[in-house]
Amino acid sequence: MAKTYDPKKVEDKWYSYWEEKGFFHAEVEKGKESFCIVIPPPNITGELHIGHALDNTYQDILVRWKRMQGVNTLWVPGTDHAGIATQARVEDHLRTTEGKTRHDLGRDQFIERTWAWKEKYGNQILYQLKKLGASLDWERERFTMDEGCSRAVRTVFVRLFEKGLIYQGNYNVNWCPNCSTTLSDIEVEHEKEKGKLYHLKYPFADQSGFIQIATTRPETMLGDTAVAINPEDQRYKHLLGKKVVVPLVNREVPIIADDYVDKEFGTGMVKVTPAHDPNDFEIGLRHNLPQIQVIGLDAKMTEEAGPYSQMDRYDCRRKIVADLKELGLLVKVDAHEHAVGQCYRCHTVVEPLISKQWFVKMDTLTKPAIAAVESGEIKFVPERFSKQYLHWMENLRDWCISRQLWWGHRIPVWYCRDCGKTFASVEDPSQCLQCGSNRIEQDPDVLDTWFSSALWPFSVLGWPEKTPELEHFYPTNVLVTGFDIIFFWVARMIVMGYEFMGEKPFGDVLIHGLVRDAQGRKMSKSLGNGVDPLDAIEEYGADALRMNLVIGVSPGNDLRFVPEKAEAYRNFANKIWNASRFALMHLKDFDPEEHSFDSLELSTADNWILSRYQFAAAELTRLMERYDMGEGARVLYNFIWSELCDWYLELSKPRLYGRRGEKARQAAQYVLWYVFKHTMQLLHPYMPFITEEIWQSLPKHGPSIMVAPWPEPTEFAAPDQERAMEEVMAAVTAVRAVRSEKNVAPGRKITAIFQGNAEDLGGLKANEGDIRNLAGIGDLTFQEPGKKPAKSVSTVVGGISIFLPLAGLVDLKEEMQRIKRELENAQKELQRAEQKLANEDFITKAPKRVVEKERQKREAYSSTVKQLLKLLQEMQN
RNA sequence: GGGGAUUUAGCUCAGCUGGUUAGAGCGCUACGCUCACAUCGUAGAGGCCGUAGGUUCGAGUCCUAUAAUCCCCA
Repeated sequence: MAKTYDPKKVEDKWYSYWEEKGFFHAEVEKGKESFCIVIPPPNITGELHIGHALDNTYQDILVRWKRMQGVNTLWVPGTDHAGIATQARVEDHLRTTEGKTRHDLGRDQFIERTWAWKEKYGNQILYQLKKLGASLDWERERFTMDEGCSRAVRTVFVRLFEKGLIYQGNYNVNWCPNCSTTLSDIEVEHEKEKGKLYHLKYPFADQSGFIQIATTRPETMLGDTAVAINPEDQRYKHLLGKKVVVPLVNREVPIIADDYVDKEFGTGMVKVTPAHDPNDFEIGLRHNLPQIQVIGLDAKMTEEAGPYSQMDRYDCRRKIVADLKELGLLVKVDAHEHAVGQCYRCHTVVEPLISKQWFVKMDTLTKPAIAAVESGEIKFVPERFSKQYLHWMENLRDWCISRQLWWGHRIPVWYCRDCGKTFASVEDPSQCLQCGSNRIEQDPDVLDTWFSSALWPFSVLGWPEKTPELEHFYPTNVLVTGFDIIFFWVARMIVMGYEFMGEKPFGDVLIHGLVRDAQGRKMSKSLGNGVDPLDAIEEYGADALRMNLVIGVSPGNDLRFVPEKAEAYRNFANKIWNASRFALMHLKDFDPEEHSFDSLELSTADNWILSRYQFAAAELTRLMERYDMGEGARVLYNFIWSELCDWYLELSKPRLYGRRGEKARQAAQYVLWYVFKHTMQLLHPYMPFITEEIWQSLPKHGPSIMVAPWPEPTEFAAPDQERAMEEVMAAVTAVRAVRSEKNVAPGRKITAIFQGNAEDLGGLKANEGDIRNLAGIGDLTFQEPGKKPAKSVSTVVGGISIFLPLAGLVDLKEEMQRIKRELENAQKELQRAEQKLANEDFITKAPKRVVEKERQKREAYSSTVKQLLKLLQEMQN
């Protein structure tokens, strides 16, 4: 075995082994408890980034843990067709390689090309997850546009359509001029921008003067159809009903009153452009105002804009401002910060436009989805995210689902050119449902990508068919995702789950944060600060990367990717590797079948490590159950490094080397084997590769650690032996500290005298050999309390005084100072305990356990203080 | 404008239902290649737990206010 752990030698080997053996695959096992996770499907355009690694590590930990518990566990892989992003990518590709646009190819051919592109690149991202160790059931891989998912989409559409919950209407929607499609409200990001507030003069129609209005978008004035004031505004009330003339287009428009107008904003008078502002649109509906579209789909001014027609919207703004200035109608321009809507894909400023689109009516659909989270039927972890969810759900507007794209699920609606009927159908119809005419046309638009992902938890399990998978694995158990798609995805899955399955899609939603770079910045392509998980795996190993991503991270919080931390867990893997080299070396001739705990004589150290192991197992299981994988990892790390390696392996050496007889050796072997094997099993969900490699080498193993049983914590406890061991460790540490301070060469055996009463010395005497071995003591004497041996260095642990005769190294003054320091510390602690115990309220109100602990502390420190004082006195004489 | 998060050792972070002598990794100091491991070991230095109040026998942990940084929504 190599001295250093090399992940590359084992990772691919075990992954293929697992896959070949079919350990990732789950069949429905009726009557058995099930556990199911559906993967958040990565976009086919995406590249695997560190965020995917984080998300999938969490899922893999949960899935591996449940599988080991013997639960019927399924983790479903898949990808998302990502409408806008994929179409843009393929169009780009087309332009750069062939100099063509999608229109040159035509719809059918373009879609064909996109499928080809998807086949070539689309699944790579999923397969990259294999490198991470993700135990996905590859036999069940899905795609949001595969046959089954497409059928689910159509079925959902048709049912909602027939229920009247999907409708078509002319409304003010968000239009991205760059992507050439509408967007739903959440696909628009509001970025604060330093803009300008223009104060303009509009003359009265009767030429009796001017009013002043304030606007951030003067170019839209060409489409103004009213000026509005607040009905409560005393300053302007008398103007109601009067008419003003919109400059440049010379249109007469009325002055109206509407509650929407904020008296405090600008001049308290606003222009109303129903065609280009969502709020103005609403005002327009209330007052029956005409809608005049002056900006087109290409973000250029339309014919309606008269002389400004064909100008870009921003050029037009500048021109209009200049023209108004010339006319003396520009009063002033103030600096003004306001939120500007941008497309979440390309960050182009979105243009509000009136357009005929398809919508999902949300108000009735959201009711069960809101109730589910309010009642705790669905739980967010951490809980705080449920507040965000509820707030959003309760203020939801109807969902615009049509997109002017070619790549996606085409809206299953047909229009009859003869009778004018509009109808939806799951199957492609050949004739009109109403009049039988074959002159029918399908709606050209496709659905919002998120429409199909909303169905993911049941569409991947076979819906609308009533499959055994659906019956058995739905509702799924937990959804693991980042906080950034709670609204886009999580909320909509909950809505659709209740509507179509009559049940929640998942019980828990585990939310994690973002992986940032070492400086805490968001990783981005433009900054070039992204960490490629495949590089990280190459450099540190998959197990180390996984640990790095989850350990010491509290749920829901962001974390930074710091190379030093990755190194730390590579080192951890190496530590485990070397501990196993040690273990295997001593287990060569060992067969666990020949022994049992009952037949062996266990030492204090054995009992101690077994007890510590049980504690770690119990802690870990408890933490996993609350999705606290970060703390769980820490528990394992500390147990393995600080207890198992630092102490137990050292303590077991003399016995394993046979220095304490064959019986002692066998006991040590058995405990080493038992603890090591089970610890590997506990660690397996976190570090699947190295644990499998080691586990396979240990005596008496099954086909794979993946399917080994999860070690259930037992009631094993040995509190007395644990305490005895702690005393041994404290004594060893105390002696080592003195040695270190006095620069005693590590190899040099020293003489030591332990003084104390029989009770205090008992546990130490019983483990004399271990103390001598670990503290480098040759000659060790136990004595009744007595005089300080001459020319010795001393220290006190609990009720024991330890003397190390170190001729030539003893400086009396220095010694006294050290003892004084120890004394001060002990006195401080003693005082603290005494104060607490002197407090009546503490005795009566604090739990017994706490009071008892405080009493023990007082005893220990008071005896330490006594010893130290005695020492000091002797030194002074 | 509304909501939320963060603030703990030089750096990056844990600390679960209030009871620890406040922890880890990295970095730092000293010593050590002792037969699992120098990707290591042993010992050590380093923290008025953002600030001010409050609740409590007891607060890093709960409440109120406040500052700074960040996120979401409008």
